[in-house]
Formats: sequence, C-alpha cells, structure tokens
Amino acid sequence: MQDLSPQQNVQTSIDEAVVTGILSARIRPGTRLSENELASLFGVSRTRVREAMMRLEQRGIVKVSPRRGWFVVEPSAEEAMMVYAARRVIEAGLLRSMEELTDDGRATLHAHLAEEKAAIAAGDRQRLTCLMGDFHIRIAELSGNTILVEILRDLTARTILISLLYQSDFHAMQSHLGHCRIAAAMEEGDFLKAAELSVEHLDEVETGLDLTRRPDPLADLRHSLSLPPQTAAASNAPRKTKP
Amino acid sequence: MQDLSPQQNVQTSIDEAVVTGILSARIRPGTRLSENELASLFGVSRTRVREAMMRLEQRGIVKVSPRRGWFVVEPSAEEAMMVYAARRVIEAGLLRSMEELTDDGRATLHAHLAEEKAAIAAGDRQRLTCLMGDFHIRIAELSGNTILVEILRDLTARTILISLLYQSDFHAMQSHLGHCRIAAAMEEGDFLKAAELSVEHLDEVETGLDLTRRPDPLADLRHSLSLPPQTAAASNAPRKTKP
DNA sequence: GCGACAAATCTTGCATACAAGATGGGTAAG
DNA sequence: CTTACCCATCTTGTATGCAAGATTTGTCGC
Repeated sequence: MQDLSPQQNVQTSIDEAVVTGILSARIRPGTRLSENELASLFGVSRTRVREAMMRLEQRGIVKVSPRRGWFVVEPSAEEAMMVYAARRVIEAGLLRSMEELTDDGRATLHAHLAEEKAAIAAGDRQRLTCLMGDFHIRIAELSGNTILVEILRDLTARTILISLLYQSDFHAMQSHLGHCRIAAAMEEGDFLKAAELSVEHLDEVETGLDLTRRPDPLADLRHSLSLPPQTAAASNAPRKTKP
Repeated sequence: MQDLSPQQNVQTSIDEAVVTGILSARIRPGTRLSENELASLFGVSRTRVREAMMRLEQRGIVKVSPRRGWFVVEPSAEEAMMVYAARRVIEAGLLRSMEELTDDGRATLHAHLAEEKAAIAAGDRQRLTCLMGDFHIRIAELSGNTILVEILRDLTARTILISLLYQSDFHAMQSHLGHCRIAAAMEEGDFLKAAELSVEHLDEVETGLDLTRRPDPLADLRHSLSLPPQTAAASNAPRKTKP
C-alpha cells in the first residue's frame, strides 16, 4: 500500500490536495469534506484526515460544524473585505520594501505573464484561476520571505473562494492587464508605483464583487441541474430555507 | 477571555496556554512539550493534545521532531530575519492604510503606554515582555482586521522566542520610547510617519540582536544550574553535541 | 577508567472503538 | 394533505491500544 517515503508524502498530500483543489477552483466554497470519504480516498484512517483538517482550519480554509462535518469556508462579506484589506496591506508593503528586481525575477514575471496570456487564449478557466492567484505569490517569492509567501498563499486561496461566491463574472483580461502594469512598474524599479498599482488592482477586483449578494446555498444543486445562475433579484427575494 | 462552551474552552485552552506562556516569556524556545504531560495536565487524552500541537505547528510556534517529541521552535537567524521583515512589511503597510484614529483608539493606546510605563517602573519583566509585543497587536486591532491581528499575534510570539535566543539584554525603555513615538505620530494623524517610525523601531530591535550567535543548546540546563550565561567566545568554540 | 553494545524505557505515529449528537425518513395523528 | 414525533443512520468527538523508532541506561569487555 505504501511505497516511497510514505509518511510525509501522504501526510502533506491531503492538505495539498484540498488547497490545490481550491486554487484551481475545482472545489467550491461550502463543499463538504467527509472524514470517512477522504480517509478511504487516501487510504488512511480518519486520524490523519482529522489532523489535516485541523491544519486547514488553522489556515482559514475549512471550518468544522460540530458533529455535522467539515466544510470549505464560505467567507462572509465582512470576511471578504478583511481578506482583501489584508492582501492590500501585505502586498503593497511587500512591494514598497523591495529594492531591485534581479534578472531571474524579471524572467519569472515574464514567464508567468506569458502563461496567463496563453491560458486566456486557450480559455482554460481552471488554469487561469490558478494563475491569477499565483501571480501575487510569485511576487512574494521574489522577496525570498517564505513566511509572507505562506501567508499570501492562504489568503489567495480564500480570495478564490470569495470570487466563487460573489463574483458575477470573471474579467480575466482586466486582471491580466493589472498584473502587466504591476510587473512593468517593477521592471522600471519603481516599486512605490508597483505598490500603488497593486492596491488599485486589488480594489478593482474587490469592486467587481457583489458583496451585497448573499451566498447562494443552492448553488451546487443549481449547477448540477444546469439551471441559470442566481440573479440579484432572486437573491434578495425571500427564501424558504433559513439563511 | 471568551465565554464559550466548556468543550471549546478546553479545546482552545491548550493552544492558548502555550501561546500565552510564550508571549509572557515563561516558555523558552526549545522547550519540550510532551504529549503525555500536557494530556495529564489538562486532564484529556493525547488525541486532543496532538490536535493542539498540529495547530500550533501550523502557526509556526512548535515543531515536531519525528518520534522524538514536540518542541517550541528555535528560529534560526535566517528565520529571525524573515520574521522581522514580515513584521515590517505588515505593520508599516497597516499603518499606511489607516486613515484616522478614533477616540477609543486613542484611549486604548494611552492605556497601553501607561501599562508599559508601570511595568517598567515595577521591573516586572514577564509582564513587560508581554506588553511590548502586545503594543503592535493593539495597533492591528485598531484596524479592525482580525485576519491581520491573528497573523501579527503569531509573528509576535515568534519575535519573543527570537529575543530569548539572540537578545543579549533587553532595552525596555528604548522600545517603550519607540512605541510612544509611533503612538504620537498616530495621534497627529500622520500615519505615514507612524509607518516609518514602525520600520525604524523594528530595525532597532532587530539590530539589537546578535544573530551571529548560535542558540545555546544547553541554555536550559545552564539556567537551572545557575551557571553564567554563554559568552560569545564559548559559543564559537567547538561543541560535543551536534548543532 | 573508558568505550561499545544491547536491552529497557519512553516518545510519537497511526488505527480502531465507542459515544454523543445531528439529520432525515417514515409513520401516525389530526 | 399536513404536521409532529420517533427511530435508524450517519457524522464527528474523544479515548485507548499497539507498533515503530529514538534515547538512555546498564552492563560487559578491555
């Protein structure tokens, strides 16, 4: 059953599987994560699944509803605003603290932007979602500060969940252009400008959300039945299910 | 602090106990945290202790050495620099993003600075350590962003561990004055200046460390036997134990 | 006295068992 | 037909048991 470096490989793989699932928008907010199912999927006992869930809960990625189950978080509008505020603070502060862009860094940014462009051309939405978040992580990686990288990775995961909940439609091109502008400022060595552009960019994304809209508890079923997405009017209408 | 149900109270109390122990410098870096001992101390089984350790590990506060035990982290010099860099980025970014100081905020800051002063006068070192870290958390709390508060709380815990490892002596008054200057700038509404002062303050603290000195693996025993603290020469001398 | 080896002991890693609680379906009463 | 209630089922919460490995101690040989 176990082949190579079994412990660590499996240990981190549950966490990673969930996180990458979220980063690529394959796992929706509110998704239920059953301990038993994950345990059999990964061929381990519930103990290790629970440990993974505990870690993910600490990272703000899943929540437990007592005796009911584990669920991927569905950030409230308030939380969503805090996540974006936190990202603005950290990303702008990070850019402002940078002093120069190495050749490697320049190459990394170029490669990433090229990937974004390719994904847009290909219309690969999952890949695009992942890349759009990754751009900001790449910048953090340039700083070499792994602590900030980890923090931003988790915030990015939450950002994607927020998008899935509140974003009416996804302006990939707009985000891509924002990234291009930030990268350009960095190449010029104008990190202050890059920081301001980053704040603008995040503002733009946040403004694109409809945070007045309540998350749709029927989204999964709606999707499964190929019904049209929830309209603003419908979301404000009284619902039978409790909020 | 929180009046939650008994279960959750016990659940979080292990985590909290460890963290507050660190924040008040009662728990030294490298302290071993035995699952069995904690389990009997808290009157629970090892399961819940393990879960707490997993959470604390995710927060960068403890580490597990496989089949050997759980230990409070002993940040390396590199990690220490990353922690300070992260704090500079976040705290400066946070202050820069602030726009006004409410009356409540002003009162909170005043009250805190008064406590610092009192602790200095009383020479209460544990309380002082806690307060010095708390100042920065108070500022984050003023922003109302609980996400950033939590991040900074954990970074502060690590900062204290770093101080215990690398700080030769503790210039409480210097830090206190730094805090006063930051608070003054905030009261003037000059958050940009406050941000710069904050960066300076953290630089000052980081400069006060001796990051070339390796952590002393015998510190605990040395302390218990009332031996004099490790000298720089001794720390560079070859040791029998592996680094 | 000193070093090497081996067993005893202590540690975590992981699985399993059982208990408590929530949910949903079925049934009976109105 | 609707509503209320109860029980079967499924979920997590927690404890416990056993195994694997690391450390330490005790012993033997030199």
